[in-house]
Amino acid sequence: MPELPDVELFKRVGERCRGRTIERAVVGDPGLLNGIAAAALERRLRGRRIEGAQRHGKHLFILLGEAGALALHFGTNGSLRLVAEGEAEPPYTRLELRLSGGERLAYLNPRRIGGISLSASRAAFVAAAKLGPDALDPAFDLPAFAALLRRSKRDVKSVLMDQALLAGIGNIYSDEILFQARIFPGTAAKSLDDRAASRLFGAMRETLATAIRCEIGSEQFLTAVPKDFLLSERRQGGHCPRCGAALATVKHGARTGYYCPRCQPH
DNA sequence: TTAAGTGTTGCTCT
DNA sequence: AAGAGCAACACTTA
Repeated sequence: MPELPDVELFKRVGERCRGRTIERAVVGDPGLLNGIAAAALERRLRGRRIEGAQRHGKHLFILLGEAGALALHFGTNGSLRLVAEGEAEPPYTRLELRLSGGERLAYLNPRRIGGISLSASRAAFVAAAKLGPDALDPAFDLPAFAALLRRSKRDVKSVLMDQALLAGIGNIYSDEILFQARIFPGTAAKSLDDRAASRLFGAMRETLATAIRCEIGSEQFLTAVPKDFLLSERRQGGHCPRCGAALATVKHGARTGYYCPRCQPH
């Protein structure tokens, strides 16, 4: 579930910690650490001042000055929470940063898919992980997007979800973007003409920005989902919010994509 | 009660 | 080499 808009909200949580010092770091699950041992990470984090937060695709970076950047990935259902002094530790806390002032920054990850690492910088991490440009990067423009589509032999949904081509979009938002652009998910990417590519690019930008603006990111706030979004109907038995037709599904390996067979024809 | 579904990355297989 | 498919995980729903 944490795709670009969700991680953008986690970034704001991280930003609220700007200026705070990590008095102590506690690794709750060493199995989520990549390339560093628990004791070493705790030692490297301790005493550091949080200087801000950055995002690239689905990855979040907590900036720690000379210590580099703490890189967090949320897998399928991870999250980041600021926990008040005296409040109980949330379930599934896998890393906890105890901050000056008494609050704690808690990285939660029930399913333990995702990871924690320490990198020199966001740029260094992005290069090492071979991530494509962030889907909302202003420098990633329509010509660059259209070139990706033309180059690919795959279907358009796979292209949208490929983090090496563009970073930030997963199963849920690829469905949403294709629905908004009225494009069938199984369409060959290279078969989209300039008009369709432009429509898709606009829908991508618009959908992600709207999701961030509405603070979609938790089921608790589903009321905030715009009425024309596929999201709240995105389930077995769901109906198109635009025309009322029964939604259809398309299998992508083990994952299910939803689309409206009437609004998104082959 | 058991089995399938959920979503992401990284691995294997072709 | 590019692309497809599955394992890993914990929990919910059929």
